[in-house]
Amino acid sequence: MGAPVAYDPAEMRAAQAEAARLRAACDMLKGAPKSSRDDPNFVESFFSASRLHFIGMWKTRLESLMLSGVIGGPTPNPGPGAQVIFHVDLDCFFASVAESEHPLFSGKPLAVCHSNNAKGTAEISSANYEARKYGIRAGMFMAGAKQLCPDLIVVPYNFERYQEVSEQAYKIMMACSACVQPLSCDEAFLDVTGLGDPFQLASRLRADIQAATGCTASVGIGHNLLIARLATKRAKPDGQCHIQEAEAASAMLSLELSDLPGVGWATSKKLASLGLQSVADLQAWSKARLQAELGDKTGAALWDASRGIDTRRVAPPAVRKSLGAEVNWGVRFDSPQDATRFLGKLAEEVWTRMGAAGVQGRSLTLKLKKRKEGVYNPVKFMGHGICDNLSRTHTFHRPAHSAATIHRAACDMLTSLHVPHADIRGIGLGMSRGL
DNA sequence: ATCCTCCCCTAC
DNA sequence: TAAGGTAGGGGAGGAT
Repeated sequence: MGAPVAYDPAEMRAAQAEAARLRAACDMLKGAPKSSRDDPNFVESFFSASRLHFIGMWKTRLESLMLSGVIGGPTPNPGPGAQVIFHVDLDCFFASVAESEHPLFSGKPLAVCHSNNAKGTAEISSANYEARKYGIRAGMFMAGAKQLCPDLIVVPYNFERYQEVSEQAYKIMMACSACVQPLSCDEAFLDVTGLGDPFQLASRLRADIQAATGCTASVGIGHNLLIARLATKRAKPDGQCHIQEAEAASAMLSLELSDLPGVGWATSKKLASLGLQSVADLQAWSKARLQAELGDKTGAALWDASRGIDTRRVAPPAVRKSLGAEVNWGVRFDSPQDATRFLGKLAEEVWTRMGAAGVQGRSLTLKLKKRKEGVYNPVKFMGHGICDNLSRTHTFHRPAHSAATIHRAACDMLTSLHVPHADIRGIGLGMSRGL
C-alpha cells in the first residue's frame, strides 16, 4: 500500500475545504451524538440517518413503485430457452455520487461516512477506487482508514441525491429492457434475451447511465444470473464483461469459495472445517454428501453454484411476507419504563409502515440484543457490542388493528424474555403472516 | 408429513 | 463520540 500518487497540495486543500463545507451543511451531523437516553425522538432520527435503513428500505420502495406502475412495470421474462442476462452495478455508488457532483474530488481518495474523526469508530460506507488503492474498504472504522490514508476526503451521506440518481438509472435500465429485477439502489438484473448484440447494448446502457447521472456503471453479461454477477466482478470499475457459456465452467474454478452466492463468513468456516478449500474441492463432493453436511437445500445450492448452474429467472417483485423495524445502535435504557416507551415508538413505526404498505399481519416478533455476560463497553461508540440474540413471536387471533395492540403484545414478550433493561443493546419489531 | 418457533445466515 | 437495517431462506427440534 502507501501513497500511490502525490496529490497537488493546493487542490487537496481545496477538496478538503469543500468536504468540510459539506459536513458543516449536513443536518444529520448537527448537535451532539444522540442515543435512546437523550433523544425522545431517537427512533425517528436514527432511521433518518441510517444508511443500512436506507439500503434496506430501498428495494421495498422501488418494488412498490414498479408494482404500481409509477416508474414503468416489469413484464415477465421471455420464458425457457437460452437467455442473455445483464447484471448492472453502479460503481461504489455513494462515493460516485459525491464525486460526480464535486469535480474537485475526482482522482482523490474519498469515502462516505458520518464522521471525519480520525480516532473514531464511524463506519465507512463507500470508498472510491482511489481510496481503495490505500486498502480502504466499506465497513472499516474511520480511525483505521485515516491511518491508511491521512489525506482521505470524507463526505457525509446525501440520501436524497442517491434516490434521484437511482431512479434515473432505473428509468434507463427499464428503457433498455422491460424485464428488470431490482436488487438494490445501485444494482439490478436485466433479461435482455433477443434484444440484440449484448456487448453493444451494454455499452449504450452504461453510456446512458453515465450521461444522465454522472456515475459510472459496470455490466456483467452471462447466460444465467450467477454467471452475469461473476462477470460484473471482472468488469468493475466502469467496464463490461461477457462470460460465454463455454467458459463458465473454467470461470467458476478461478473463484474463491466465498465468491459463491450463499457462502458468507459462517459457511466459509464450515466448508473449511470440512476440508473444502476451493471450488474444485467442492465440485469433487457428491450432492448427497454436501446435503448431509449442510442441509438439503444449502447442499444442493452449493453443488449447483460450484458448477455455475443457476436456474433462477429474472423475476418481477414478489409479494412481501414480512415487515419490520429494528434499532441496534444507541440503545441504552435507565429503567424498564424507558424500554417500554421505546417499544411504543417502534410499534408506531411498524404500524405506520404497515399502513403505508397497505398490509395487515397476524404474527408479531420481538427481537432483542442482550449484552453478553461481562461485556460492558462495545468497541464501537454506542454500538451493541457482543450480544446474545433473543426473539419471541406472538400470534394474534385477528390481524393486529392498532399501534397500541402491537405495543401491548410487544411489552408482554419483552417481559417474558426476562432481560434486565440495562442489558438491552438492540430491539426490533416485525410483523408477518397474512400481510 | 407438516406445521411452528427460535434461531442463524446471507445479500444488498 | 455517530446513526450495527431489512427481508427472505433455511435448519433443528418439537408439537400436531
